[in-house]
Amino acid sequence: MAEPETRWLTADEQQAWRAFLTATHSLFAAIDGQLQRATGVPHGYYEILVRLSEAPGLALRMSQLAEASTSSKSRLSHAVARLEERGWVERLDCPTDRRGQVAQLTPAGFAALEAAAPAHVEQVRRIMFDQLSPEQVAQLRAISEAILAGGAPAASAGAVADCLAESAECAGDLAEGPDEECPGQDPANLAG
Amino acid sequence: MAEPETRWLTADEQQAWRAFLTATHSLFAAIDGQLQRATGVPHGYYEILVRLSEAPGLALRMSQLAEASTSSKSRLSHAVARLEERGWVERLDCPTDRRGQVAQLTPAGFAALEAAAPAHVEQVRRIMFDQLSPEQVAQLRAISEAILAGGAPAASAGAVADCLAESAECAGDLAEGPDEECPGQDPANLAG
DNA sequence: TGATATTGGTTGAGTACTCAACTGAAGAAC
DNA sequence: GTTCTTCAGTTGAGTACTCAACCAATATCA
Repeated sequence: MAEPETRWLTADEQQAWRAFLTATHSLFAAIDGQLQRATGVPHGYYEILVRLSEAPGLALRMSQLAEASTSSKSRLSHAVARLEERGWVERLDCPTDRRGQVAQLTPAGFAALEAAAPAHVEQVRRIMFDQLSPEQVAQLRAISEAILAGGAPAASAGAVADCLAESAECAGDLAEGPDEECPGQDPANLAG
Repeated sequence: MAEPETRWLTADEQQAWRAFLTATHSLFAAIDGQLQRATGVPHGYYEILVRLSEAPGLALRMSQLAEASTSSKSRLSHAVARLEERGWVERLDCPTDRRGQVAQLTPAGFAALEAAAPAHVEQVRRIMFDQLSPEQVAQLRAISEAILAGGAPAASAGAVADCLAESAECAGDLAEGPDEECPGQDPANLAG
C-alpha cells in the first residue's frame, strides 16, 4: 500500500512549465487589458460576441454558447446578463423548448464587435504571432490539441461544431440580424 | 492618413489561436481546481508559497515576491493578507528600509506546501507533460520564451534572478525557517 | 397517469482580481 | 535643512468567476 512515488518534474520540465506560466499570464494580461480599455468588457465577453457573430442568425442556445465559449453555464448566464445591460445581446425564449433561452447578438453588439476587432486582432498578432515562426505556430497548435485531447475537461472541436449545427434548428426562426456585412462571412478573422 | 490595413489572422493562425485559448483555459481550470480542492487556495497563492520556499531564509521583500510570482503589488498585498490569515505567511518589517515589508513562509505554510506539492505536481504532469513528447516540451518552452521576449510586459527571467539575489541582503537577518528537509533544496520540483 | 430523474438556466453568496487613490518613507534638488 | 519626487506597500470600490442551491420544464418509466 506504499504511496506511488511522486513523479517530480525534471529541471527541463520545470523550466518549461514556468516559462509557460509566465508567458501565458503576461499574454492574457495584455490581451485582456487592451480589450478592457477599448471596449470595457473582458476577453471572455468578447469571445461570446464572436461566437454569436459566427452562429446562424447571430443566435445560440445558452448551453451551446457556453460550450462554444468554454464557459460554465453560470458564468455565461452572468456574462450574458451584463452584455444584455449594455444592449449588445438579447435573450429570447426558445420556441422549441420552453426551458431554453436563446442569446442573440443585437445590431449594437454587432457594431461594437466590428469596431473592436481590428485593434484586438492587431494585439493578438503583436503579442503572439509576430513573435513566432510559422513552424512554431504549427507546433503550438499541435501542443494545444494534445493537451486538450488528454482529458482536460473541455469542449472538443467536434462538440463545438455539433452545437453550432444543432442550434441552427432552434435559432433559425428568430434571426433577423444584420446579415449582410457580417464578419461571420469570413469566420476565421476575429481571433476569439 | 489611411488606416493601416488590419492584418487579420489567417485560417491557420485562427485555428492555432483558438486551440491555444481552449487548451490553456481547460488546463488552468484543471490545475486550479485540483489545488483549490486540496488546499483551499488558488494556484496563484500556491505560486507565492513556492517562491518563498525557494528564497533564502524563506523570505522575500513584497515587491520582489510580486515580480517573482508575476503579480501586481496590489494583488500580492491582498494575497499575502489572506495567506497571513491562514497562518501560512508572516509579514515582517524590513530592517534596512522602513517602508518595506518582508513576507516569510511560516512552518505551517511550509508544511502545507509540502503536503500539497505531490498531488499538484502529479496533476501538472497528467494534464500537460504526459500529453507531450520531449520535443514538444522544448518547443513549448521556446515558444513561451519568444512570447515573453516580445515585449509582453512581465518579469524577465533575469529580473527574477536579480530580485532573489537582492532580497537575500534584506531577508538574511530575519530567517529562521525550517531549513532542513526544505524542498527548496531541489528547487526544480514544486512546479510553481 | 403520476412519480422520479434529468436538463436548461438563473440566482446569491463568497472570493479573487483590477484600478485608482492613498500613506509614509527615502532620495534628489536646491 | 526644505521642498519635490519617487518608491513600497495598503486600501476600498467595483467587477468577474466559482460553487451550490434552486426553479421550471422535459424525459423516463412504472
